[in-house]
Amino acid sequence: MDYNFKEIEQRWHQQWAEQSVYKVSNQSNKPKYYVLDMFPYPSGAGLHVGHPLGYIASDIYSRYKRLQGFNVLHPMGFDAYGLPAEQYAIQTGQHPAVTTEKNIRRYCEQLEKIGFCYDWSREVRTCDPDYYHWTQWAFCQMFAHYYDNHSQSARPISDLVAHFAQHGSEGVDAACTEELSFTPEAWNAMSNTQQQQVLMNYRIAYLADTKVNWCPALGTVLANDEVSEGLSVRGGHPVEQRVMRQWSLRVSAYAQRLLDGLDRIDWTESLKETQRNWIGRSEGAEIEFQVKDSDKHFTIFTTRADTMFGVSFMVLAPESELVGQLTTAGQEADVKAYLEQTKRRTERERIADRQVTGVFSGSYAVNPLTGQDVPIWISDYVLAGYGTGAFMAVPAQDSRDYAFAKHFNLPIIPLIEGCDVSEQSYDAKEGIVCNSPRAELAAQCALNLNGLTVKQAIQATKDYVKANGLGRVKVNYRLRDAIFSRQRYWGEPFPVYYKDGMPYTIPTECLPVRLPEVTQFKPTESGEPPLGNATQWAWDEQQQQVVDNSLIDHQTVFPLELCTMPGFAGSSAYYLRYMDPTNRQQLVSPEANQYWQQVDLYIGGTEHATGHLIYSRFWNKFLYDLHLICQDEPFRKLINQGMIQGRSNFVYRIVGTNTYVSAGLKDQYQTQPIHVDVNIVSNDQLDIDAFRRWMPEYEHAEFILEDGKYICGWAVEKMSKSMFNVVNPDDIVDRYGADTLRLYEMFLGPLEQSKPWDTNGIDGVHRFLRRFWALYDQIDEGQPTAEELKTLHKTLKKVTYDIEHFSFNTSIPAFMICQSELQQLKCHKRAILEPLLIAIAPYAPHIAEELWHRLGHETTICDAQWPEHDEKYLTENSVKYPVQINGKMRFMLELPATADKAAVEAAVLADEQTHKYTQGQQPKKVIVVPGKIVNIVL
RNA sequence: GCCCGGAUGGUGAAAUCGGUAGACACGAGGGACUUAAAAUCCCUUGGCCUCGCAGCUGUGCGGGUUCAAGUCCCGCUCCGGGUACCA
Repeated sequence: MDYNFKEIEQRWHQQWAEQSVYKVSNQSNKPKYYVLDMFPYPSGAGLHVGHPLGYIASDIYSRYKRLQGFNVLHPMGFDAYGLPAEQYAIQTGQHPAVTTEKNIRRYCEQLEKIGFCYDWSREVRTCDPDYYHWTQWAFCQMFAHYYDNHSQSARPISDLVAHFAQHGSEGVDAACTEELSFTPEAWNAMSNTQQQQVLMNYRIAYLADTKVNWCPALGTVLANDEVSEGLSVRGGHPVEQRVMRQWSLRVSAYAQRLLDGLDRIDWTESLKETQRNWIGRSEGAEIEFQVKDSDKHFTIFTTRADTMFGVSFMVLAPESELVGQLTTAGQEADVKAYLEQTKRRTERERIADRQVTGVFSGSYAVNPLTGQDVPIWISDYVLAGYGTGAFMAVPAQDSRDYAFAKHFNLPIIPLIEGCDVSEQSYDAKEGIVCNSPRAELAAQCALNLNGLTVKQAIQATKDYVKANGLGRVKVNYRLRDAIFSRQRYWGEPFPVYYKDGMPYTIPTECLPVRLPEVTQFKPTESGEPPLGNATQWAWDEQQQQVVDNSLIDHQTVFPLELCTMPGFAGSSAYYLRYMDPTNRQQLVSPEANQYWQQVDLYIGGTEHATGHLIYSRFWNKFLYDLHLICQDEPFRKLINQGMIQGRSNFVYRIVGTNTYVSAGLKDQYQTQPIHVDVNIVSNDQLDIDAFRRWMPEYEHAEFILEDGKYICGWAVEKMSKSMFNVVNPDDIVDRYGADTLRLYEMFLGPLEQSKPWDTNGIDGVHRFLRRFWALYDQIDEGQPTAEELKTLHKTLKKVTYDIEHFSFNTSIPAFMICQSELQQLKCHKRAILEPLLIAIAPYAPHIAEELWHRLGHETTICDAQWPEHDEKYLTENSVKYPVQINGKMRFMLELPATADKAAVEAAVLADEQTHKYTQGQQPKKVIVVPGKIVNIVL
């Protein structure tokens, strides 16, 4: 019987669908398990062979868990909003919804072919109004809540309103944009609009003037994680800094909880580390500096409070409000010129050339510890957005301050015993403190740090500063609030309208606010976002519905927000929606959430480490604060699959000719490598006829062969169309079948490792499946022998271990060895082959299902029971002794575990290998460590 | 610069607790079957030396611990990823 994979796979896809084999219920007395893939953005290029890597891994795990008796939720959906569809729309006029729908259908077809066990009845799409209903709803909740630092939780903004009315700002400890101070009388005297302005300072979703990454080419703002080295991640366009009024999410309020939560989840250490760095907690002190001959003062943040005695200048960010206040008349012209100059330099230029630039403000600060004057400078190496936008510079102990001091010839005072600062600063936070204060100042300083370690000195200074009212201990985070507005069409519309210049959210019972139709997808002529082109985009407050723009009167009908939400909005809570995808009343019902709890296993790429995986955790914690969900972390365990890189092939054209020379001979000629489509190359051998047909220019190509073959060169590059190295999984499925593709992708190497796609080994995997198939040709009902049982249970043990540890790559050799051993034993026994079939089912579900039915089963193999291995077939009752002659390790000898010292010694001396090595010499001594080693001394 | 990974044959890799390194697969070479090819099956395949047996050597480099190190410790080199004027 031939292994006709095409027929088998087609038949089972159909059967599985007809019988809803993969449909999952929220009611079950089985324990639950939730396996999730990062849902894809459906791009026009379709899936390439790299996409399914993680999907196959999660599919294997899902099927395994189901066989183990779990009720497994394994859904799939689409992150359907995004830039490419919109840009395509601008170019062609094709509505992004149409393009997206088409791409999704293509993705589904491709996924279907690979045989995943997704419950498609739970599919979500972020662009579906029934889905973004809940994205908008969550936004409304964020608008209606603030973050209370004291209780470390989100609370209704109405609580804050009540507090203001009674106590003013006194006693409020809330995450905010700026610290406000007012009395209850002042609050009560404010107009509604004024009060709204105050509340905006506290809302978790808030509107504020923010310095944003503006990308002129894309016509939109981008989040920090969407920008890399001054260029947009999508498209690589330059990005500049601009101040704009934007929606933001107060992610920074959750910084500490996002950090603490990492200790309670099972993620890789490197991914947690990436998030820790991104959150960037730093403990330090805020210290007040008085401005000399003035009543002005300002605050700086430092992690090196111990270096107060080495401060030789202060630096302000050019954007700081203090610049205007502290610039003296004499320096005004210079400062103005400098500000102009820095404004012109883009972030990219600042990073690229990293020149030392700055200007003196004319003012001096007074060092609170020494009373000495310290000049105040302005420089763009200070970040306005971090700390207070001002700091004290200690050139001896900080390399950036050092470079600045050298450039402007400012004093450098070494503060660590024995450090040499003649060439460079000493940045390490270790050593014994000196010059703190210097001997000549010691009399007038109340604090003396000399002789302390850096750690002790930091603590001593903090204590002193606190006790004397000079400052406070402070923790700063690098994590910024997420900018949430995008000047795009193809995204979730905000459920927001504007009244007296202030935003109000649309009542949640009126959601979703549907994305309006527009005549064109570009920004308007006046530069408004694309939604400015919509004619039906106004809110009637009384009728509670979207109406025509012409009705806007600012009395009862108001304009709606023109921005849309960013890509991460829809992907931040999708895992919750899968639990209860058709619920129209709630994001997720408490019952469904109570049952599924959280994602048990999440598989996806590392590229989301500082984007989606931060936003999702934030979003989840917010919903948790509102008691809407029962887990405060969304993803219990996370595995990062590696990237599949392309393996490009080259032909070598002899320069100036149409002749191509095989890779082994190319050094004899002057050649030029040319990318060739990897799909016409097999095992690095070029299909010459296909090459001639590939492009007209190669029709008359000539070849210089080696051994009658044309061998191509190769290189590992990114998988992309332009390198002609994209491999489509459909082609692999057509040629070898889905089971081969699944097995081969796992066999390629460890899941978490990046590796090039290389079809060179795929035949071996396919051959294995054919031999495996042949095992089931005749079924023998006889009793298995001990040897056969050992082969089976050894394999079951290995495979179970591998799946639990996500080393799917090493399971496949285990199956291969098992198959080969059974073949040698000529074993076709049902008692062996049936459990083996269940064990391979997660990997190769089609072939397993087919053979399962041929074995006479009526129900799907998915509902079989995972065959646990039984140690009793494996127990060796023996111990392996390393045998050494004169201390040199020679061989391993297997002996009964029960053998005592004398028995071991006798057995070793009787062994023929021992004779080989001792060559008949009588041992002087035999040392036996029971259960460990044997050493024969001659 | 800082943080995190990694380095094993011609190739992808395995070695789960420190115990015969290179499982398994690809590729290569040889053979069987065949008019021939494909398919299938069998043998060889880290290096050196050797007719062979055997021996020596070998997991990026240099040291160390141990009866025993790919695995543990110290010091480097190179490669990959993340991040960066974060005070």
